[in-house]
Amino acid sequence: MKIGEIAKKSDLPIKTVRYYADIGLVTPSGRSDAGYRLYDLEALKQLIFIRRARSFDFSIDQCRELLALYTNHQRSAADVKKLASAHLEMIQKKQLELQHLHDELAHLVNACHGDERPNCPIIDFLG
Amino acid sequence: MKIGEIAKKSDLPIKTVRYYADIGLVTPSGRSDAGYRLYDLEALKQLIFIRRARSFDFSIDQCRELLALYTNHQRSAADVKKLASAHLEMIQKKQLELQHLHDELAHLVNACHGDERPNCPIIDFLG
DNA sequence: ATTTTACCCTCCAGTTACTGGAGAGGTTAT
DNA sequence: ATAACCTCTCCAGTAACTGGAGGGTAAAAT
Repeated sequence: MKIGEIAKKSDLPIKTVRYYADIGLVTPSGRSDAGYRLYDLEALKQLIFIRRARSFDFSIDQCRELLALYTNHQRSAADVKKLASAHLEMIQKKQLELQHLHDELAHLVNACHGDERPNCPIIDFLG
Repeated sequence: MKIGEIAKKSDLPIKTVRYYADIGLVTPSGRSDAGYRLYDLEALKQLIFIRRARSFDFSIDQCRELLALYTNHQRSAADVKKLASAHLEMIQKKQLELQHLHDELAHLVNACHGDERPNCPIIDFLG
């Protein structure tokens, strides 16, 4: 499989697949005579795995760890759960921050009359 | 005021103040004989304003706009409210995405027994 | 007066995870 | 043969800083 085909099948941009090869995340199994990257089905599985993990906001480094657990059949569910739980905590923390931010800003926006007068509680609060 | 003093007073790292000067966000009023950046009280107000706006997740470009509205006494509350509302919408959108992410991941983490067996629903789902 | 300490400068590189483009070469179809 | 399409490498840019090297300046302590 050349890069265009695996990109389509994994639903990732070609540039991204090339990038993953560059950083050693998913390495092509070889090169053609012309120097084209060649991929096998294992690589395809890994790329799809990574796309899914990324869609869960796992960082590339976390994906690397997850991928190692994914391909290592000796890994225990505990290892995976630990990684995912830590990630979940980070997401929850972000959620709280965002909630706080939202409430404060919503309060200010509500307080602003929003007409042509220059007087504005949002600016007043920030300044 | 030299950069160290205004950094302390605005509660921003020196590096950041220098960076804001570089990108023309808050320019020093002048330079000393030795080439030190010199700031006045107006700059201090602006830096504090920006720090607060940044803490609300406004981007640097949005800060630039807000700052223009802040220093322009002709601006109307409508202009400010418009900017803040758009930002609020983005925050809400992010919140929804994060909520979705959280729910899915939490579901997976709950489903994972997390013991020494290699069988793991998280990996199963991703792979 | 000198030394130490603290401060300031510029420039370069790195962070995250790609993305866009230039310029060149390979492959396929008509 | 030529056009259309694919692939390659390398460079630069994104956002908003942060860290460090190497070197000059100012203020305080001795």
